Amino acid sequence: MRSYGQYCALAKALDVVGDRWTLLIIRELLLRGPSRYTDLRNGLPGIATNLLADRLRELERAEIVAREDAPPPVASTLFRLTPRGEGLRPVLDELGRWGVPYMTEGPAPRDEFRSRWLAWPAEAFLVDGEPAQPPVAIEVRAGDDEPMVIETRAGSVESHPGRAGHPDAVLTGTPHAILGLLSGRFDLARARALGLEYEGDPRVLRRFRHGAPADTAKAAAGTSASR
Amino acid sequence: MRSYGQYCALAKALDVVGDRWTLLIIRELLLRGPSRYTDLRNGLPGIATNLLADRLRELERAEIVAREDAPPPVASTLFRLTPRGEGLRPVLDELGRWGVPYMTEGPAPRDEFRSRWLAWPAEAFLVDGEPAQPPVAIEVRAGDDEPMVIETRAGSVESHPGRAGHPDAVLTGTPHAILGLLSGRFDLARARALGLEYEGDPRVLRRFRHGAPADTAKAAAGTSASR
DNA sequence: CCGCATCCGGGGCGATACTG
DNA sequence: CAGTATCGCCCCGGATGCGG
Repeated sequence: MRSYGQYCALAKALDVVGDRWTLLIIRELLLRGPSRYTDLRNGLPGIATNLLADRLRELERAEIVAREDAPPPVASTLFRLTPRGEGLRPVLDELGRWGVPYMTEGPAPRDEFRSRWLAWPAEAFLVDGEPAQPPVAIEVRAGDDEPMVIETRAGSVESHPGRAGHPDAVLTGTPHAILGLLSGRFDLARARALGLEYEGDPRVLRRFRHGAPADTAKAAAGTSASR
Repeated sequence: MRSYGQYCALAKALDVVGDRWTLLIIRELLLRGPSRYTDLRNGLPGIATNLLADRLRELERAEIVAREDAPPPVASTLFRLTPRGEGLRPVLDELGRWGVPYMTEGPAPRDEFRSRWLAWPAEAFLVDGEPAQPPVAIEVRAGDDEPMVIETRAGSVESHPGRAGHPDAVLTGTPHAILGLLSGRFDLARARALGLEYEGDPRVLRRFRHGAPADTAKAAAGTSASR
């Protein structure tokens, strides 16, 4: 991207990650860990393939992304974030938090959705409301044939793709209904009215509460400037 | 801007503020408060005037910026941030913090600089290292004829344009030397070797230390999603 | 199939000139 | 002072091709 030509930390940051699609590519790499080109493309509906290749090259030059050749069993190229790239997590957290109000009305007519995107709000915004109780796991099916597991883990909430062995609850429905229910904007009755199917004990939902975001990453991100 | 078409809070946020120059316009409004068009243009060297007008219109539609006609004495149009726009402060804080390493090598050959940009790193990254002592004020002259005052205030650090009545120290030099000295990367000898002139008691510098950023704005920014 | 490269049309952006 | 008008360019989007 063309530089803003301003001696300002914000402008310098935008010189590097201000291009279109760049921060969304970082999002995918944060959500998925080391990823193949094709998987990135799949998690970024709407991106042109040449643009993805261009951005990955630029991010590699900026030492935000590293390319590694996976070991023989897979024998494919993997893209992963460097520590500098991981340092963008607090930026995406804050920007995503600011964008939450734009989600409450539900998706626009042509909006795409990927279940993996649920992992970010779950881990960034939810905490285990009853840490002393045994852990629970819920399975979420949001329509793209890739179920997600959201579970309490030592007081916090974690999420990963896949099926749960013995889920305490299973949620099936639109992203809008699922997000509304988990965020506490909808109660179960309201979510059901929006088409959500809920199997399991409703009390499981009480385990997932809003909490202060995990700020541990923030303190670590400011170290490079202190001598 | 063209929408990413993804039902994801981060993508929705970038739909609104992801355009080129937009976040830098927010920076200026955060630094200056309500501003006239010409002052914004001056704080954004390199922007095309039609782009500034376009962005201000879009930001007004998005209810991030409000336009108000100033009272008779000035009789000019003012642009100011709405609460929604103010909510972007944590985003800029994190992005700027991430961009700090790109500042340590000094400005690029054609980089522009404005003294007001010093206010952000001063207030976001510095704290008063000796809050029990009487307050101090330093005056900084970074070459654009608009001196800044940086002072301790009840344990924290504040900054505003103008001259100090009785400054405890006066710093004159390049932005690179001043930033390096205040951030602790350079000691006074090193900063002087880079051309910085320092008048006053060097011990005043010890009052300005790195500290945890003021996180009060963060807690307030996440309220709209909790019922 | 994976990881791109090439080509092309359209629009966002940059620079300058001009105006109420 | 606060913009609008104009014009060229390059970034972006979409499609297709292609070597490993």
